[in-house]
Amino acid sequence: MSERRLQDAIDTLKQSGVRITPQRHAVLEYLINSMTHPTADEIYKALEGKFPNMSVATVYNNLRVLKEIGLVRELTYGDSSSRFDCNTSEHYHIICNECGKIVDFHYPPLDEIESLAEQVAGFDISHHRLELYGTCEECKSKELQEH
Amino acid sequence: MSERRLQDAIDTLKQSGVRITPQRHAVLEYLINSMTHPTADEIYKALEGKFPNMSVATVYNNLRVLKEIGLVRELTYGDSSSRFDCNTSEHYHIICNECGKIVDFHYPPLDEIESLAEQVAGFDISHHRLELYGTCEECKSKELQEH
DNA sequence: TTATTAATTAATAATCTTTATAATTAGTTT
DNA sequence: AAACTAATTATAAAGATTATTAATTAATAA
Repeated sequence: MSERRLQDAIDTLKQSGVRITPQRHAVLEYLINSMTHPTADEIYKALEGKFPNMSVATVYNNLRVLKEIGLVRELTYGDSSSRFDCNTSEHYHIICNECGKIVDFHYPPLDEIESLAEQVAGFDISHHRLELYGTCEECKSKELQEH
Repeated sequence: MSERRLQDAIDTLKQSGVRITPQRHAVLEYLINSMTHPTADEIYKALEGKFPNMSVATVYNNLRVLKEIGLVRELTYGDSSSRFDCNTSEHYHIICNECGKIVDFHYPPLDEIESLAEQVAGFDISHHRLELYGTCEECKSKELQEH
């Protein structure tokens, strides 16, 4: 099934006139198969085996290109480095305050809020982001054990 | 009116047993009077006149302390540096894609989403963040002029 | 298939934000 | 006033990201 998604993404790349290099293909493939919203460095480390002399800059370059086309989203939280997410279907994120885990959360898009904001602030709203923060089940039980 | 808010914030500091140093006072005052959600560097530059030998680290230190007490919130977007916001009343933000301007947006908190997320993902949700992105009125008219 | 061209890569340096460290200073308590 | 604690300063260090440049490569046309 992620085969299908990968193929679709590659078609989008072709349509946008972006070259499909082995490195770019690998970054995209890794992102599609990954459920963990990895950082640039995690992607780099994961692909080191296949591409021993790939540069970190290449990972950043490709993430930027993929972002520009709209295939990838960048997520920034309080911590130092950005995380990247394949932009397949609209969804939100729940993030654990303790361990940093990110879980996808599907919920109907908040269209009414967008249109209200347009009226109130005079903006043309293009999109929004929503994240929920809390403690995941694992971390909750860990805390229980400690006390 | 921001006099009142400043006084309240200082009372909170006192209750938390945190020293009110001139630098800390200045950072807090600047944040309360500022409507622009400044970066650490902007705060630093703004206070350079009053405190010619204040260190950037002091600004970061104080922002961290104020955050820990809950007086200040840190906002991270795609761009390089964090922005800081006085945590007075619950509100959301609308951000201009073109010029980066941040506007406060008041809307009833999304409590139902939080409780759904708790059920679905098994998290204890502590809070959430929501931001809307778009083009502000000024940037819209600028674009019109250019075409 | 070869040639062409523009995009991409690798390697490295540079930049920028943030954090850590150590010495000094200021404030508070005894 | 002396002792103690916390805060500040200055600086170094870390870490993430961007910029630069020369060499390479993918896509396209001849």
